[in-house]
Amino acid sequence: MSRQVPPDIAGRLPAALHLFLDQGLDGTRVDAIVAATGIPKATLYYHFDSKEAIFAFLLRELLDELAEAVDAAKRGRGTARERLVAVIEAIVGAMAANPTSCLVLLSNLSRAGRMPEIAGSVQAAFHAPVEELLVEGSRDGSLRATGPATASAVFGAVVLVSLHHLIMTGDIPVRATVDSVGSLLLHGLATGAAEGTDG
Amino acid sequence: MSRQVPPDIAGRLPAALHLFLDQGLDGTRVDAIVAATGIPKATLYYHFDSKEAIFAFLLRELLDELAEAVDAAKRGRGTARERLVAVIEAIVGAMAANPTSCLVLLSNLSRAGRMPEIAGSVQAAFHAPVEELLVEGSRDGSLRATGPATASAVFGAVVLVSLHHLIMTGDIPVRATVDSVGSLLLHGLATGAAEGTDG
DNA sequence: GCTCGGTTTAGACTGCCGGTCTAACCGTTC
DNA sequence: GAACGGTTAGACCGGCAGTCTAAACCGAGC
Repeated sequence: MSRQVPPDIAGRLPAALHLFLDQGLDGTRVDAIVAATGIPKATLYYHFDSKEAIFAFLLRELLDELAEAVDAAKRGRGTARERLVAVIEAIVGAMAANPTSCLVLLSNLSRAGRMPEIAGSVQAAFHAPVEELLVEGSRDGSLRATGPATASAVFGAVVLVSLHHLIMTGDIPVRATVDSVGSLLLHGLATGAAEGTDG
Repeated sequence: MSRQVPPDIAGRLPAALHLFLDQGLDGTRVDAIVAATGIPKATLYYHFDSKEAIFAFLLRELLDELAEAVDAAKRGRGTARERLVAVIEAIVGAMAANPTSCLVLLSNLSRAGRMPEIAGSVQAAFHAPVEELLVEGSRDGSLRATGPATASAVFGAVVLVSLHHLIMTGDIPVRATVDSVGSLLLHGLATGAAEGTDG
């Protein structure tokens, strides 16, 4: 299919996001999407192959926007360390700006991960840039050298903190979140006190 | 229903885990569970209300085991900081010991989150202990004082790193993983170099 | 104002699959 | 041997994703 989705359809689709959020992709009936968006079923299936394609379309928009913001932050000036903080800010900022889509994405990551197109975008938008910055940082001396798995840790910390705020209060205090997760990731939790088991 | 599941049934059910892993809960057909476990459909529905209940049963076993390991680590001796590392080790160790169940849990977190029983267990097994240790740590001076969202960051970092290893190589090098994520969380990524924007 | 392409739509229909129901069957206990 | 809890096959039901048909609709070009 991959026909181009006309603007008025694309504009109405986001009304279905909260359905996906509440019921998940499989739990959301197509009739409910019809009711929520006002787009008749036959029209929906004229433009999309499946319910899943509708879902993917909505996430694509988010991921494209996000990838761009992250990429811009990554290509900015400053040390790798400074740009890493900028990337974190871009991620948190994007989540704050699109809370519903982000919640849908994250709370359906499993399902999304099984859609190659989406999985690839997530990888490209989140992991790859962070991983590259970590490598750069160990070259320019602004960050400790670490293995590739560390990018996952950074990703996990940033995303879960944002998710925590979204779930608890419904919105993300961007400044405070970036400061606290940034300082956690850069300086850690330890005080000057007794050294323990740490490699 | 909540009848008690007889041992031979319980023993055969894990054979369905890889189905849930590959196809997700909704994507797994009951007939496939029947084929994988050798338990006839009627018997399955004699013991369980639904496919979802089977799924929940499998995760329960994992979560109970995990909650116990984490709790033991948390109640050990030493500073809060040392016990935090022990808790991280318990989590990583449990994931390494039950890779399939863990993958199923994490890659269906969305779905699991909509099952109150499971969501509660995850909260109790992971978040609560970490959160408490962070508070203790700021009291005994072994950890910096941080907000409640920090527990989510720790959780995210630990779980995503483990997940990374599981997906990449199929198993988790426990020692190395605990060391690297432990040192990330305790000491951070920063080198002594140029101080940037960090609260 | 007619035709022609793409778009929109209603509504009936198909097929898959989760879950139910029935009724038989089996082993144990009293 | 009657009663009971568990086990099983197989027919069945209902809900829902996705298809099909065929009729409008609508703008562009002549």
